[in-house]
Amino acid sequence: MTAPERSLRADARRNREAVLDAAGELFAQRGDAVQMDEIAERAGLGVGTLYRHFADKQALLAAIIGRRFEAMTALARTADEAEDPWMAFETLLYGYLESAQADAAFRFALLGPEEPSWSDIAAEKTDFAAITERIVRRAVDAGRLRADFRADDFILITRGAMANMTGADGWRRHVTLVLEGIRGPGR
Amino acid sequence: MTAPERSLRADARRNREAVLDAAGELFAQRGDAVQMDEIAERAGLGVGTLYRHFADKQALLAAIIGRRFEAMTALARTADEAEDPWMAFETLLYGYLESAQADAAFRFALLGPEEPSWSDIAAEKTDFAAITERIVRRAVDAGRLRADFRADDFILITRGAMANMTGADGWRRHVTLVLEGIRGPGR
DNA sequence: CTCTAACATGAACATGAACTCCGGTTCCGA
DNA sequence: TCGGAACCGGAGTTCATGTTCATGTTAGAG
Repeated sequence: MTAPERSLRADARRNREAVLDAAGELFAQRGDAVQMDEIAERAGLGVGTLYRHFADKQALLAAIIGRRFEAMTALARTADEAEDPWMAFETLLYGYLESAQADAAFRFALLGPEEPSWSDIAAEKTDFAAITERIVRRAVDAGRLRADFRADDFILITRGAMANMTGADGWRRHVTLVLEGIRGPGR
Repeated sequence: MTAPERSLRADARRNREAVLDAAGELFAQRGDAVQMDEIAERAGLGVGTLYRHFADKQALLAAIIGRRFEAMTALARTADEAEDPWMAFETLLYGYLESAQADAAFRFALLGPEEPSWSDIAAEKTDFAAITERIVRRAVDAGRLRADFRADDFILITRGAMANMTGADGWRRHVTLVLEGIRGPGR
């Protein structure tokens, strides 16, 4: 996220917003496969203007992803307000995954092997990791999650579900299997 | 896989093999991020030679992936020979995933949203899908897998595990969670 | 209203990677 | 041994996409 310096000229601020909106929609649809020219056109601006506001494509992407992480933090906070620990966990899990489904850029950011990983950055700039940890702990303490379940496992199952987000909603089935386990009653 | 026409000149056959070996190793390490020039150098050949044997990068990749799918089919066949249905299932599952771990190109091919998907192609050209289906059915019939478990679910959990193959072996933990379920004993 | 610093524009440029092309080389049947 | 068809090499072409910059435009303070 590039610094939101104070006192931007009115038209500049308006354009910055337009870039963010256009990039947000396009990145959400097609991940970072979108081209800068496309974003500029969608925003009704020239490419040069994108570069006035963001150093490069990566910086623009970072701004978008950062936004999503803030929304995720808000979601986690809301989920944590539920009295029932399991309800809190489920709200977080499905809310997180539905956001990922709606935003390809967010999904790729989380699935990719970048270094350092986006989730690390998120941990530093937001409270997402901390809140998730609390929600997990609550569910474990209530006996609703296996005793050795950790916040890292949340990342694991979450990545697993996101990997099944091509077409349809196979990811819901995946989550079901993970929640209930795939074993049968056999001896 | 480009046709393995009969009676290739001796040097041509040798070079074709060298290309396949070099590409196999490099693709396995870094997925399709490797460049044609790199493969050529590793094989000790000029790029032109790669293009004599394979129409384009995609075709070369396809040849490599095809090889892996044949190996997977052999693995499935072996697994299916186990008398114990659960043993057969586990052998297939872990064998498949360990191969995926060792080969980035294979992994990306399976995780990517290509159209048609590689698994569809595999189903047409090999017996992998059919054998997997039989193994799954055996485990279900024996009550070792939940009654509604389908071959599609194998793909699901398999993709989920592969998404956790960046660094370390988080994927093993993921598989453990899926096999055992993440729920606790709480009411 | 005026003036200028801030801003916008988009054609031109830089980069990188897939792929082509043809002069030179090698295999192999006769 | 020899002819020529098959094959090889790798510099150069092409194409796609991110990024720059010289020129023109405007907001907004004075």
